[in-house]
Amino acid sequence: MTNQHSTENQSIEISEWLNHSEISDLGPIIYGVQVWGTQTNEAFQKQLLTWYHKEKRDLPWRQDKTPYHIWISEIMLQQTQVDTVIPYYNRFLNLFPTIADLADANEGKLMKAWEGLGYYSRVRNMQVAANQIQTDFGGVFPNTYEDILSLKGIGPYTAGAIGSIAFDLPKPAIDGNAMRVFSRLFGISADIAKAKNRKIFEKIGEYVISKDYPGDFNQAIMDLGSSYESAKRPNPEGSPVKGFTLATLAGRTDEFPVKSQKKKAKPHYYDALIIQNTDGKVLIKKRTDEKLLNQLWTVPLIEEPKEVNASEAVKHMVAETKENYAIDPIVMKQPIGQVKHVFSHQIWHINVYLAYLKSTQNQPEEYLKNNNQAWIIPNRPNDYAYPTVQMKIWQVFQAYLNNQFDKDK
DNA sequence: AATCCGGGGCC
DNA sequence: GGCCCAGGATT
Repeated sequence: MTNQHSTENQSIEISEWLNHSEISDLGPIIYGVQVWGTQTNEAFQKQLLTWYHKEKRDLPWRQDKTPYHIWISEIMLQQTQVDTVIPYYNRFLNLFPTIADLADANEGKLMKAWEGLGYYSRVRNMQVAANQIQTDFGGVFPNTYEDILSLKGIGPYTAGAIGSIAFDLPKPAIDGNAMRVFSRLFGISADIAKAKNRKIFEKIGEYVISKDYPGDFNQAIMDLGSSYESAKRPNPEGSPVKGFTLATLAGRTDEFPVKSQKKKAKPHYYDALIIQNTDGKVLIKKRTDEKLLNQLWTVPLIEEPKEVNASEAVKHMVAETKENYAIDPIVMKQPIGQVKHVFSHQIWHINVYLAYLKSTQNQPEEYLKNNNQAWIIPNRPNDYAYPTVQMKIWQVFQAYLNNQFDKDK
């Protein structure tokens, strides 16, 4: 097989190769290395980088190569789309301009900066890592792959991304994007949902990456994966490296990558209780020692083992508020609305109830502080970080208030 | 090796 | 309703 792939003859040969391709654990990486020999490899890099330098996306974290900036962007971009990240990235950098600022940041302020972005352990791990940098690396972001990998919250993908972009280390950055692209480039049929198969793509990445411009190479793969080689609507025929994309040359783009499906989310049932005191303030509580939405604030949420009727729910909520909130509210007999919230592994079905205190029952300041509780003025911005599911509960409450107002007119 | 951890966009 | 997204930590 030659280095050229653009004729129809070759497509047949490539198709044949796809059926017999195998991956070696230790390299030289790909069985069909004669297809992607050194010569072809350099031609591929040149074609990819030329396209990237002409067409690359203009993104805030591409304005400079400050390791701290690259780091923030890479953590935010984990499982999160570019358009979602951009406003968070700019705000975060203004709030915490340096690694030292992040290390010393107040935790509540940190969570507020991440509010709504999801996977909240990311930002807590970043603060741990910021302190690692202060104590273990003299306040300077480490510049070797192993040291970068040693930081909390940084795995093989992120270490490769930061190392290549900020320090020109020739390490691949293998995420779902890169696996899809490499799968199509080489016709790799290994299931990209299986953890063990990631190392196959790391080997390929180490082999094909430009040693002169590793950061640009990795980012070019990312841009390619978000455009011509996207998961949803790829346009492989227009790809700047179509001539190197074996799956496409064989007319089999849609067979790659292979990805097994994940199991579906389980339903959970909750009562949400909006309790107003005589000042019109509402009780919220910080989730502590929780795995899900830890350190975030919500109104009292009471989980039911299964779907229950309103009278059972009210009974349960009254017992709960006595036990864990030291108050005795009057709960309305019917919910004012419903919220459905989907996580990757759980689906929450929530009935939202309203309640009032008979008289001033506000707990002492000392009690509120010790139990991570607070009374807030509803629908007014504050410093408490809410998860999105709480924002949905606030919306139900606001809709109820608007409805009442209309009735009174 | 599988499961847990968020949220939004798209079909 | 399911899939996808610049994944890592935990078990």
